[in-house]
Amino acid sequence: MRITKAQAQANRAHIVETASTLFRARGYDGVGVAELMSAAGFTHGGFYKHFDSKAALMAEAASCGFAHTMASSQDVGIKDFVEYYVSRGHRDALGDGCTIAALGSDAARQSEAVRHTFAAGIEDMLALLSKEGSGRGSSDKEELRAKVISIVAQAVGAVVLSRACPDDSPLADEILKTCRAEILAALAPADHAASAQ
Amino acid sequence: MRITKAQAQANRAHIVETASTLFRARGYDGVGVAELMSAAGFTHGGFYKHFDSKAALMAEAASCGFAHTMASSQDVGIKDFVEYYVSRGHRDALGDGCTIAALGSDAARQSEAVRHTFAAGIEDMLALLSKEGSGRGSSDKEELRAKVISIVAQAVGAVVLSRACPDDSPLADEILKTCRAEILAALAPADHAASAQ
DNA sequence: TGTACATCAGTGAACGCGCGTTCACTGATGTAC
DNA sequence: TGTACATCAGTGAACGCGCGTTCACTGATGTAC
Repeated sequence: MRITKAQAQANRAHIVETASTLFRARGYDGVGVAELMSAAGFTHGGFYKHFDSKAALMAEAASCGFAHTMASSQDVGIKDFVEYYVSRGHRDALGDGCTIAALGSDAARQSEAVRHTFAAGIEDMLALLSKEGSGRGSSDKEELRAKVISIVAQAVGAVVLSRACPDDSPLADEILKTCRAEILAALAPADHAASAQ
Repeated sequence: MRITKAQAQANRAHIVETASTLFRARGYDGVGVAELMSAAGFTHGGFYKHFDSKAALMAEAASCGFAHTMASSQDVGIKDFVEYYVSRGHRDALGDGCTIAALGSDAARQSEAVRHTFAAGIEDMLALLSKEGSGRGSSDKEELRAKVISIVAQAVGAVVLSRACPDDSPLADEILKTCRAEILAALAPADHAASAQ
């Protein structure tokens, strides 16, 4: 039954990706090792040939989730990012959406290893969204970072709040619509300031 | 073994309160019925004399959690609320803190009943924080509601993000400090406008 | 290049354990007379 | 007010089940000669 080294590595990556999606959709406790391996196309026994424990996979899956978000947002401006992030489409795409919004409150109860991965993912996200404002003075950079942190917090909060409401609740849509508008409005003058300098 | 009707009712309420705290601290899947009843001072067998299922208790516990937050914030201004909510103290007090911040992403995977309770809790929170701006015109009221939604989203997002980081991570504190300052700064002009009219 | 053997990714049965839930039982409370 | 009985909150053993993890086994790959 032994397969190529390269195949084994690919299989491992596939398991991590499957886990990343399933964890986001159903939570860390909502997906068992057996179901997860089955979804990836394997039997559960081989799991421990790749990972020390389910907890170890959690950290890797989070890392994978962040990498995906980063990769697909690489050449997207902060305005486009907000318009996608704070939208009904993202709200409804639990398994394919942002890891922080999907597993944020769960992460708070996980090991330091998992939370370290989350902190790194948040930092990456802040760096990505700060790219547009690069080449400023040092005090401007502080201001920019503060603005970006504030925007990310509101965006994450909006999606978490909206998802906590029933799917057909008017409040679910109102929260998204309102926060999207508020963030974009706060962004507009910053844009002008950036292009004016 | 039968006890007074009043005692039974008090016991039931005590179970719900215990559940509310434990669920916030460790998540819905992180607390079993047996452990929960034991923490409340009973054996697990009696659970189903009070509740149809664990899922039914989740909704009641959420409702209880929101009621607590409402009660303790009844006569607090929005500024004081933000200063408490977006603070290290609240971040570290998982079991005693806000239900939305502690169980927001979990709620997204729960039944419509639980999410309905969350939506009602969010509406109550918005109403409470809008009290200061009452007695305005209808267009002002819409603006106020938008502002309050935006603030709540950012406050919830800040606590969720901060808790997802390791306890000793600098980012955990930076997020709280930055968002608290941003919200309070955005609040200041609104206060002036309110007192000017 | 060909042969012999060690490696190890993947299989599937089995482990102990805790889960949510059910049930026969207890005995003080609540009720009917 | 006193007696007889029904009620039912709480007990603790038991249920089937799925969990995370372990293990002996398979057989193609990787390696040494």
